[in-house]
Amino acid sequence: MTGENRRLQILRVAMRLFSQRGFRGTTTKEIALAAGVSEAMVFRHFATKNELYSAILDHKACLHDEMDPVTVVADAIARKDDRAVFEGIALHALKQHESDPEFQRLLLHSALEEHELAQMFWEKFVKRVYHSLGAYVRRRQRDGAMVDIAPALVVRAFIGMVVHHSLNNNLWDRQRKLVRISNERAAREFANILLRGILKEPNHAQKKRRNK
Amino acid sequence: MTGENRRLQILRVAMRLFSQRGFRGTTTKEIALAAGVSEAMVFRHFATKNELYSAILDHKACLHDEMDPVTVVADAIARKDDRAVFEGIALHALKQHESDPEFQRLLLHSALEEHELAQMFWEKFVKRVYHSLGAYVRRRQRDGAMVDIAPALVVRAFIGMVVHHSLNNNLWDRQRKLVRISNERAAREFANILLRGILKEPNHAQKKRRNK
DNA sequence: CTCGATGGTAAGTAAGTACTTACTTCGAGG
DNA sequence: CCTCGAAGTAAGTACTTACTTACCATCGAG
Repeated sequence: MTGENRRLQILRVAMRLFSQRGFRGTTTKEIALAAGVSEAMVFRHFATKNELYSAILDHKACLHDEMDPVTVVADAIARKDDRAVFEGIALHALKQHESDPEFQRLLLHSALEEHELAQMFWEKFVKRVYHSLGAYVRRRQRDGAMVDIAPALVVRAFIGMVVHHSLNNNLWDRQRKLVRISNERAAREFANILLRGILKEPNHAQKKRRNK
Repeated sequence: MTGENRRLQILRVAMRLFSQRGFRGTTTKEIALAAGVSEAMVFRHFATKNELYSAILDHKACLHDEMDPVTVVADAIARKDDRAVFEGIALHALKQHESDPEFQRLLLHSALEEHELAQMFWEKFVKRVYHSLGAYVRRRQRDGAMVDIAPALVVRAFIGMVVHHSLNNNLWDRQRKLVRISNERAAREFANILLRGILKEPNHAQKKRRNK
């Protein structure tokens, strides 16, 4: 097998193991075994275990780098279609988390270990989302379309619903015993809750935004 | 120092270290050093490192055991005071998380390591909350006071806001760079968002529930 | 046919790591 | 004053872990 391929293979194997058992909980021997090579090969491609970890994080990070989820709904933002904005962001995030649960686990591990990835992710991703989505909320508040709540809190509440749902699906309730629902419906319902609240008010124009 | 006291001291020290660095990331030597005793003393009180971990989890678990947060707002539930119910639960949880951030970290560690605590917590605590709070939502829906959304989803959305907020405060944004807000206000705003949504509707009876 | 680059390994080593053993110190009760 | 048990320790042991060294094999270019 060619060097570059072997390198990638080791990387993928290590990724899986690290996300399952954490950095400290995974030995280089296990990685080598799972990759079907000797331990020395691991160290030929990655000088230290730390470097291997960094390479993984770089690899993951660059995948998740360019995606500001807010750009995904750029047109909805331009149209000021609140429902499409929030539903779009939620669906995008839920799909992301579902297709790559390893990333969430790696992120949690690194946050708990206070590894630099956690801070990097925070700086490059979370901050950006709060900033751009918060700005949108502020704009809609100035339009008089949204009530006057600190925009960052709105973002936190919404991201909270979505991320917590994914966290439950990936970490605690993988069999979906408590909540079993498609990503599409979850995104729609979360957006519903955020945008309308759950109290049924008699004069509440329930479907107003939908026919825009 | 008496045996029982030393035992508790070692337990507390280990608790702190485990929550900071995880189970695997903490050595028995470090625990002994931090407790100011020799390693052998640790093993006199706890036969194995695993037993020490279990003892901690038991200790934590029994603290968090009796508290069904729904009982905290039992009177509000009886009065059908939705705002008091959700705000009370949120405030209770936020305070809990703030006063004992170690527990959240331990829980996350054990969830990632798929330790039994995670499942125990799930069974004894999370399930109960979903069950009793979900039942309340269902009752209010039958009263015609809440729109028809799967109650479990409502619970997940709300718990999501609260837990995610605490997770941010304890794990990612300890300096509160993104959202700096008192527990009281956070609880109120989250309850607001859940109960009313953020879209300002002209005929929306904004303060209806408050003057009950 | 050779030779060096490339992909690979077996067998280390030094520093941990959980856990043990054999010993000391000390204060209360007979 | 002596004894005995509980609190405490220094110095291990057996094993694991990250990382190294010295070596093998194959294959395509000259």
